[in-house]
Parts: sequence; structure tokens; C-alpha cells
Amino acid sequence: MASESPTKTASAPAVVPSTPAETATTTSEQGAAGAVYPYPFPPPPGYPPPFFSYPPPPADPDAPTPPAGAATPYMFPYPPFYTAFAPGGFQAPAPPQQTPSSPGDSRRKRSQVKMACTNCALACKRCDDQRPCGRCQKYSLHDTCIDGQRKERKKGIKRGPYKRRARDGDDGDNESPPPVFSSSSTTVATNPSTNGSAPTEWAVAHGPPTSAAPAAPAASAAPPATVAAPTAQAAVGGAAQPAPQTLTPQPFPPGAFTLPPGFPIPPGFQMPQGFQLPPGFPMPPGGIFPLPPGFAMPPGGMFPFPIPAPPSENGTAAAAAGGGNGPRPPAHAFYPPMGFFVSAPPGAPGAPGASGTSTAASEEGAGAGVVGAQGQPLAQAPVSGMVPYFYPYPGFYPPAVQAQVQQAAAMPAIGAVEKPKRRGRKPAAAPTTNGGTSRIIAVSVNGHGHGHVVQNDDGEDELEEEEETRGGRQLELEARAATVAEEEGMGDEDAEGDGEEDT
DNA sequence: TCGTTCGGACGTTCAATTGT
DNA sequence: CAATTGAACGTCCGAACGAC
Repeated sequence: MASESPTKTASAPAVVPSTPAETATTTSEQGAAGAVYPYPFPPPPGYPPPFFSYPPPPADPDAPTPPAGAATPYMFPYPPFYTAFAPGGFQAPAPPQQTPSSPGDSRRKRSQVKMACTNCALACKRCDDQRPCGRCQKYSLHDTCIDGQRKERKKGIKRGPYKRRARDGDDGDNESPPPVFSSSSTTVATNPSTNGSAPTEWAVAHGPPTSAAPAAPAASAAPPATVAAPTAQAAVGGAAQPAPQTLTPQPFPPGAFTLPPGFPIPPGFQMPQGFQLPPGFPMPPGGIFPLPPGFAMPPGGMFPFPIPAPPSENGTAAAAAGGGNGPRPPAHAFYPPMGFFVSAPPGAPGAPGASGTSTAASEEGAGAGVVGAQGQPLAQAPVSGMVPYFYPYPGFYPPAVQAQVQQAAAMPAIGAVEKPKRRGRKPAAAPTTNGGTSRIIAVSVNGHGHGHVVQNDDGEDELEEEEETRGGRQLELEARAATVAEEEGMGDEDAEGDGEEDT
């Protein structure tokens, strides 16, 4: 639907959907990559503060924005945990915002009643579902506060060819931001042999094709799973439901999950042999973790859980776990409840698909410009493609803080600039074009001059036809007008006539 | 100041068109 | 046949204006 279009796009390459924490972040501490972006929720004990994938939108519009190619880390929400923890299930955060110049994104959607009463419709005033409505009560119009009747839609109107819908797989030669990733592109493979409830691999199909295609062997070992629709139920329930998408296991890129030097391992957390979570943390439910609607998947990266497959005689387990035929990378510590590590944005130096680089990143050089323990920025290292990120999912925090998170999620995205629009009457109204072939000629159909009567090139014929096909509501309104006119000694000519101002 | 008028932005509906 | 598109149709915001 067109009215839902605001949810379709994101802006900058590194832009990922707003998260509660993000939207709640209003500080001006945005800067180069690796800056610690404060967020409103306290980190759990033993964890460094999470940082954001990219600088939050500046509170100050004049604040400089970091260069597009900056090695800002992505932040990727970790849906399963989010889902598991968030009270009432997962609440998808606000979808990615368009560029800051995108107008009206933050404008609250106007609600309107299904059918305004005749009085409100005539006055172009807000109505409600009560009868008499509030406005009619206010003006003591109880008896005339009745629903109108919708005009029947015209049929048999020939339309031109429709515009082709932009597909996900289209090449990126358009101006739309690269890889606005979507849940539909998520691929997942499960590793039944490693941990029945833990996913072993995340991958995305966006971005330049990696050498992921030859993952067929893994697929045979672990048949392509399907991603359940990105609903909270799917993840919460643990058992992933069969779903529409076929998953293609993809190999781990070497070094994809490099933990940056100095990156702390949370106390109590030990890597794997099946996910030893810190006390109190839940096991990820199920083996499939669909992205919730509106979430963006970082492009061109691989997002497995770095769980090493247990040794196997024939290696099938490893293949299944790794989803590929390449060597598995060493397991890296990460913070399961908070997030995991992804690669740099496409186009960034060292990012997958960037010229002169490969998906692989050296173990030592990865993770440029990130935070270390206690939020201390690490030394800036050349971007090598791997940047880590966290996701501070709300369930991590006490209920009071979770409430903040929920509240923040409901807030309009920061940076969405509401363009002041001039509304209402214009001094001199020029005919408004309406799609090129027709125009609104502001002939009164409903009583005061804006009935949206369309005039084609042969305008008058169209108008007469409009007159003939007017619906009951207009006839009703006109009948009322005619009644008044008769009482005043006038005919109903005007009411039946051109529909011009009858007030 | 308050009520009315009304241009036009915006939301909803649904037939036409397209994709599978 | 389902999904998508996009125009018809409707609601109502808010500036302009008049009456008191």
C-alpha cells in the first residue's frame, strides 16, 4: 500500500533501522568511527556499554556528519533475544528513515473516521464514530448527525501500464541506499549436531556475491532450512515454523568474526560447546532467527554464531555447522544477548566487495575503531572489513528500563525533519494537476467546492457523467440543500445544477 | 475571539493490472 | 489467483475571513 511506503527504504549505507536505544539517544556525541555512542540504558554488569552502528542523528542539525565511508560499525538487532525478552514479544523498532531531508517522515499519520457525519463532511471538520458526533453535540445538531453514504466507485476505467515494482535483487545502480537489508534476504542454516537450539550461521544474500554459492555440500548435510516469517512467535516459541524462504548455507568468511583487540569477554561467558550463556540469560530459542519486519541486515556479511562444530569423524557436522566447505574460523567471543559481529558497510575499505579487499579480514586487523572494555575507544586501526557491534536489547535491563526502551521505540525517529507545509487556502488557486491527464476542477459536489470532480480533456462530458453517477451521499446532501432552498422559495436548480457553490 | 469557509494535503478503498 | 498499483473518493487540517 502506498500509505505504508515510509517503511520501505533506508538512507545511508550504514544506516540500519532505528532501535529503541538509538531512537532514545539524543546526545551529540557523534563522531568518527569508533566513538562510543552513549545510550540511555545502563549496561549490564560486566559489560561495556554498547555502541551504535553509526552515529546517531545529530541533535544539532548543523553538526557535521561523519564521512560516508567511515568505518562506523553496524549495529544489528538480535531478534531472538529481543523477542525472548521483550515483554509482549518483539516490537519492531521504527523502520529505517530516509535521508534526513526526507520530508514528513515524522509526521504522525492522520487518523480519520470511516465515515464522517453529514454535518462534519459539509464543514470539513473532524468527526468521530459517535452519533451524534462530538461536533454535532457541540452545535446541537443531533438530529442531522447521520452518516452519509459513499459514492460508488466508477468501474471500467482503463488504466495505463503499472510501474514495475523494484525488486530486492535489483542491481544497485539506483540511488536507493545500498542494501537496505530485509528479513527476506536472511539466510540461516541450523546446526543440529552442535546445538539443537542454536543457530550456527547467519548470512545475507545482499551485496556483492561472495563465494557463498558453493555451499551446496553443507546444504546436503543440513538441508536448507526455511526462515519463519519474522514474527515474535516464531522466535519465542523456539520451534521455527516452516516458512516461505529457502535458506542457503554459506561459508564463513575467514576472519569474519574477529574480536577486536582488547575487546572484553564478558565475565561468566564462555565460548561455546553449545553456548554457555551468562547466568540468567536465556538460550536462543529455536534454530532459526528471522529478522523482524523493518530490521535491516547488514549487507554482504556473514553473521553466524561462532559456535564451533564438535569434532566429527567424517566432518559432516562441521560442514553442516559451517555451512560451507571452507575452513571454519576460530570461534570468537561475542555477547550473545547483546549482539554479534558483522562486517563493514559495502564500499567501505575492506568491506566485502570493496575493491582490493576480500571478505576476509585479518584476525589482528579487524575491528577497527571500536570500543574496548568499559567503553574505552580502541586505537584506530585501518578498516579491514570487520566491525563489531552490539545490540542492547531491552530485555537485558530491569523492567523500569525496559519501559524506557518501549517508550523510546514509540518515539519518532530522531533526525526525521518535519517539513513545515503550508496548508489551507492559497491566495490564487491554480488548477491542480492530477496525474497529468486529468485535473481537479474544484466543483462542488459535496457542498462547498472541493468534490474532486475530475475533468478530463473533454471536461464537460466528464462533468455531466459525474453528475449522473453521483452517489447517494451527494444526493442526500443536495436533497437537504434543496429542501432548504424550497423553504426559502428557491428551486433546487442550484443543488442539481453544476454543483457550484451552494452556500 | 470565535465561528465559518474552503483549498488542498492526506487517508482509505478497491478496480485494474501484473506477477506467479 | 494473489499481490500490487494507483486513482477515485473521502476526511479534515489549518489559513483566511467575517461577525461580534
